[in-house]
Formats: sequence, C-alpha cells, structure tokens
Amino acid sequence: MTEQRSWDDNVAFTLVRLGHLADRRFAEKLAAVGMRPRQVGVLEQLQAGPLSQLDLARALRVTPSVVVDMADDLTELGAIQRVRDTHDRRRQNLRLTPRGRALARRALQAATEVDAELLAGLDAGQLDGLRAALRQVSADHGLGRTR
Amino acid sequence: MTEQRSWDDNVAFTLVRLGHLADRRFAEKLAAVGMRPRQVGVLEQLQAGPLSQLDLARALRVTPSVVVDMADDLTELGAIQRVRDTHDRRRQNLRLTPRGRALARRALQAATEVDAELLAGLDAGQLDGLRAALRQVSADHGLGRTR
DNA sequence: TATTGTTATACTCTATAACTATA
DNA sequence: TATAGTTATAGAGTATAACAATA
Repeated sequence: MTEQRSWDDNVAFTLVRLGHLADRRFAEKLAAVGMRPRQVGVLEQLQAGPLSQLDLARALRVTPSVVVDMADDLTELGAIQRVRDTHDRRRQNLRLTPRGRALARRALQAATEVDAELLAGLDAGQLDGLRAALRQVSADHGLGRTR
Repeated sequence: MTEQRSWDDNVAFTLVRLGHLADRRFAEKLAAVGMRPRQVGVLEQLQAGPLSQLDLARALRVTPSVVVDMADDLTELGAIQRVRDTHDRRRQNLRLTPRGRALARRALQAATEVDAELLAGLDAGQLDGLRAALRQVSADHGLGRTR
C-alpha cells in the first residue's frame, strides 16, 4: 500500500462517496419503474434461479428480516413469487416472475445509463482498467456472481 | 460505453456494493475513536479552513439540517467549534480544533487500513489504474477537493 | 424580501430480539 | 434442540417544511 497523504488518494473513502452518488442516480432512474436500488440486488440474485429467503439474506449480506421486507414489496410489485419448499416446509423459495425478469432488464438498462453519465470522462483504457480492478476487488470479497 | 451483458460489468452497481462494504469496514475502525463515517467528510472539508454551515452543506451535498446535526455531534466531540461570522452574524463558521485535526489524522489512518484490506488482491499497476480512474470520475462530478 | 441556521417531523434502510412453524 | 421465517421495535441517515434571526 503506497503512502497516503490526502483523502483523494484513499480508495475506500472515494468508493463511499462515489457509491452514494451512483446510488442516488440509480434511484432516480429506477423510480420511473417503481423500483428502488436495494430491490435490484434481489432480482440479480434470483436471475440464476430460486433461493430461500435465508440464502438470499446471506448472499446480500443483510439480516433475514430485511429480506422479508424486500420480498413483501417485490411480491406486491409482481416481480417475484414465494413458493413453499416441498421437502422443507419451513423454506420460502423466492423465484422471479416474467414481470420480475422484465424489471431486471429495465434495471440493468437504467444502470447502464448511469454508467454512461458517470464515466463519460474516462477513455477506453481507463474504463477497462476500472472495470477490471472493481471486478477483482468484488471477487476478492465475495460480492460478485457466486453461483 | 461498451455493451453490458451482466451486472458485474456495470460500474455504478458495483460502486454501490463496494461503497457499502467500504463504509461498513470504515465504520468499524472509526468506532474505536468514537466517530462515524459521515463525520469524517466534515473534518476533511474543514481541513482547508473554516466554512459556514450552508457552504458545508453544499460541499457535502446534504440538506442544511443535516449539517446542524453533524455539527452538534462534532462540537460535543470537541472536534470543531462554531464561530459567529463578524461580518454576517447569520453565519456560523465551523473550524477545526486541535482535537479535530488529531481525529482527522486517525480517520485517515483508519481509511488507509481499510484500503490495505480491501485492495490486497491488486497488483501495483491495477492499483494505480484504479486510483487514477476514481480520481478522474470524482473530479468530473465535483466530489474531490474543490478548494 | 432573501438568506442562514434551527427545529419538528417523516421516510428509508438496517439491525436486534422475541416469536411461530417446522425439522 | 436447531432452523426458517416473521413481527415488533429501534437506531442511523437523509429529507421537507415551518420558523427565528439577520441581512
């Protein structure tokens, strides 16, 4: 780790600020479809197949009661369905509906628009480097696609 | 902007997730000094000199009532002082105390530790590229040092 | 009249603890 | 006993609106 003289050299601090900025921009775009940023993480995880609420809580790194809340909202939106597990009736498996898949596509589109606005000042090389570095850090800390 | 097939290629979405992770790690370290992440932004801004609460709100991109709240807490911590502006008695100029400067140093140290843990998997080249790209994006959106 | 700061209030996001039902 | 889900409640963080003091 090289010497850090100023806050601008610190990646963690910068990630927090840029993360907040990206979240706000993302929220504005999603509002047009009636969604909020944290719901998108659920849709993303379920795209690879159904998950129990507890497994989803672990994947998203939130506490189980938060998943209940998000699942309630997404069910009301028609994006997911709760399906009792036949072999373990305690489990509520969450699965995407066709509407959920459509919403996931629109969310990815919104996120892509945010990228375009956020990263307009970078050249192709900088952009590739940024993507590669972020993907590496995400993978190192178990935040990417794990299934 | 290149084609985005998956969420892992999207920078905005990744920034939100990594920003949350960095914020949590940062909060854990700061708790040892009795501080919270959002207070560090105030100390950072004031390091270049005093600011009125409204100017600070603009710099931090939060609503003025939030600054009142943060200033209350930091005053109680002994990190800042409110000084009535002599020429415009409506203004409360916030300035760092020696204790505030010390806390800022410890916060930067904590942030540097988070960096070391977060970025351990990157080689020197990737790290330089990441820093440069983040600095560029921050500057493009008015988030870096502006004074 | 406009600006600076403040208070009251509400909303979102997250967490903990106690509970129900299943295993 | 242990696990999956749920509910009630609380604590941050942020925002809006109404207000007081000052310009």
